[in-house]
Amino acid sequence: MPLAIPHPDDEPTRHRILRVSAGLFRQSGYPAVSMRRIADACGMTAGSIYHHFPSKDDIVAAVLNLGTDAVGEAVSAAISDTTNEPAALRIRRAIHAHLRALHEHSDFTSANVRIFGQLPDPVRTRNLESRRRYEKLWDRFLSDLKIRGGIRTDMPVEAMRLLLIGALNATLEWFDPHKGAVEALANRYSDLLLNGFLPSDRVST
Amino acid sequence: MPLAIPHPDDEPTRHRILRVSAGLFRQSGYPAVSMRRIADACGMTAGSIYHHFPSKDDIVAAVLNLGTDAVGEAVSAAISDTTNEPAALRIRRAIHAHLRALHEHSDFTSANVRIFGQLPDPVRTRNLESRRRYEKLWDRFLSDLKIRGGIRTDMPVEAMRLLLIGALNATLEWFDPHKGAVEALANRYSDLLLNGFLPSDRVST
Amino acid sequence: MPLAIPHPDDEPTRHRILRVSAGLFRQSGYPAVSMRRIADACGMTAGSIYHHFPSKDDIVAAVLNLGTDAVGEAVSAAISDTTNEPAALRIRRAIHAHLRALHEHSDFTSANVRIFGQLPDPVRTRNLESRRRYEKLWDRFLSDLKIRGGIRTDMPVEAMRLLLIGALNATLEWFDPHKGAVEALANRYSDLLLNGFLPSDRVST
Amino acid sequence: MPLAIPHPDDEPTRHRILRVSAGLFRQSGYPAVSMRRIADACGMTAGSIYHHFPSKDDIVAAVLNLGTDAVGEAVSAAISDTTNEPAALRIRRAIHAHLRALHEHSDFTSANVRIFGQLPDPVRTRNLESRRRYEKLWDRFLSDLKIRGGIRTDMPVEAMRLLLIGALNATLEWFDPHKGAVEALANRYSDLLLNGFLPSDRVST
DNA sequence: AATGAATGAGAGTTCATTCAT
DNA sequence: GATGAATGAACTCTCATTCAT
Repeated sequence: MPLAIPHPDDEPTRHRILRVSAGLFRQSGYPAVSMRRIADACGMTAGSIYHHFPSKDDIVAAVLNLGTDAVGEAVSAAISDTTNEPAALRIRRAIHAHLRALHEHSDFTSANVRIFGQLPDPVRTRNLESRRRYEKLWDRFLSDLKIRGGIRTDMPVEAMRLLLIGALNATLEWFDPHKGAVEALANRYSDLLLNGFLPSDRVST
Repeated sequence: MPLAIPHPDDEPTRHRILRVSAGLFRQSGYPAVSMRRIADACGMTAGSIYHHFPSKDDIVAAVLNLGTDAVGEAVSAAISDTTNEPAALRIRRAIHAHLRALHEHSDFTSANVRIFGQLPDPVRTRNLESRRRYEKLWDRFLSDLKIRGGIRTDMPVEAMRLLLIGALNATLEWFDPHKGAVEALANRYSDLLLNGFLPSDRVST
Repeated sequence: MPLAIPHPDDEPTRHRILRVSAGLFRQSGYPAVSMRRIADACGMTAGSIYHHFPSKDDIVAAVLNLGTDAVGEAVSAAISDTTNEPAALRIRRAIHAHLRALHEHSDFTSANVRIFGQLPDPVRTRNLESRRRYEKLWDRFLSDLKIRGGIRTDMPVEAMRLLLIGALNATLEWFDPHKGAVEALANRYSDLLLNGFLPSDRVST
Repeated sequence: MPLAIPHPDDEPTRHRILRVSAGLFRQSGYPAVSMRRIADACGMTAGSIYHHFPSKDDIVAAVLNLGTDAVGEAVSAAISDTTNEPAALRIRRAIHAHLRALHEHSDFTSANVRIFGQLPDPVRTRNLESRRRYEKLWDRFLSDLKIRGGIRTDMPVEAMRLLLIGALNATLEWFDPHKGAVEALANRYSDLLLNGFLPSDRVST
């Protein structure tokens, strides 16, 4: 179940601030987005925002957590009740879900990836728990596939997870969902990550 | 041949500023590094820097380009005169070179990856040419391998390059060269990228 | 008879605001106490206070006047019906009453002394009448003692009053009623003010 | 020797900022004086001040310490080399020095007394050492007089010092050196403090 | 009576940049 | 080449106050 972001009509101010902030953060990065810019984009004044959030960092923290949780829920939903499917298909489902959440779902997920590296430590810390939760989701998933013989067993799941998520998130820097289709992207990435760069009849030593 | 960074003794001020800036950018990100911080770290005053660079953006641009060029030269050197080696080995060489440049070689490379997403558009633009050059290096390399049958032919080289560089650069967010060895990291990533996540006796449909 | 501050149970909101404000003013000073802090301490919102007072300055003015009047009434009560007592004893009574009002009686008195110097002129002005009244109380008292020969006649009562009240009020900056007894303080100060610093057998020229 | 405050002509900016700030603090109190107000009064912009002082609190702290030290030095100079004089005369000298420093010498001393009660704790703390030094100056002075039999022995010196300094400082709230003469004020206060309020032929019990 | 959202001014502070010396 | 003083705009955040509900 995706995050319940209300309709703009009767959307509470608090949610509007978060939604608008996420968009701005995604577009311009954390330090380039001032409280005034957020306020302007919300149709209010900078001071008014402080009736809804005690500080800019609290806005950022909320955006981050909503983003991480959204991806986590998307991927979790995509692979639940699929235990009988082949490993390759299940991984494809997870990759598709992650990329969809990143590029289609909302600004929250993409803002998360974009600005995390720009944040001061205290704000980062507030997102770590949610991040760890998502990492564990993948680690458990990959471990399960390993046990069933669905993926290679000579590689720690952490390494696979780090490469995979790193590669997927990096698409944010160039992929434009308006021009290309997320599905096509996800198919290609799945294929490359599952089967590797080498031709199918060879195995590298 | 790596970039010729002079020894600190007779190093021209201009180079010192760039070297110090790269280190700071890598560590703290673009907006957190003020001209005064750079000046302090260089043992001079903020005003003096303007005798060497017309603006902060010019420093950033120079750092970016030096970084991109450094990786380019490292990878280029690693795969030149290897045309007779097997494809897998050549890709391994390229991946190792890229990761070494990122984690060991100099602050320029890593600063580049770290801060690129935080920059205002005009500065980004000034690094695009250099980036394109590096991308073309990979695309030519991969195309060559493709023609020789060294890598799969059912995938555009751009997709492979984007996934590969994206995955490699993402290691900057977690990999600590003090604790682990870059070589081990490069070996694992090479193996995973070349052969994929699936067991070696299967091929995903 | 002290000011009739009602019991918290059926205390009108107006009085609660004043009482709470006085406590905060005493503790933190005038500018450090915001309307929101007052409101929080009263269990209401900042906006609600404006149903009882038109502005922050009106609250301050009310607190000031209640404070000045409280000391005035305390001292007045202490010296009424004592016309037959010795001058020294009567002054002691007045000093005791003033110090008690300052340190024990209520926050109004001490808040008054504490914040008066921090206030913008218009607010100060609104307390002047009440201050003048208290000054006249002392001046009449001292004049009366003078006529009766109870205190020295070579000194204007204004000078004596200014020194005395100044010295007493200054105790607010260091005296802690929890650690010492107000009575002991009052005794010492009375003794010093009445007899001076010189040994009792000498008179300074 | 009084504090060396340079002439306005070639006065260093740092000193000008302190002098101007002291005047404003004295007049309006600590919170009512903003950095912009100081800057305006100095003929510069708010940002420029930060080239001379790292924060507003540092300005305040400097003003406070200059003020306390100025009084201390004035009093210290007034009573040095007077050990052979009568106690009453020596106390008169000290009182005169204190009041002169307060009302004539400079804005620093008066600002000190005026704003100390309005300051946040950290700033207060930075002035405590200097204050303690001044208190000890008086305590040693009074103790010495006590030993020589110059002042009464039935009262702790701390009590006498607190009453005395409190009374003297309180004159800042009403005394206007333009209209009255500091000397006359000092004479009256000395007389009252030395001999007390009671007629010279009586001693209160 | 009371609330909660909103405002606009202003707080202290930082920053890239300029320029006379 | 280098400095130190200065600038002006922007930053996050606080505050007294207003007002529809």
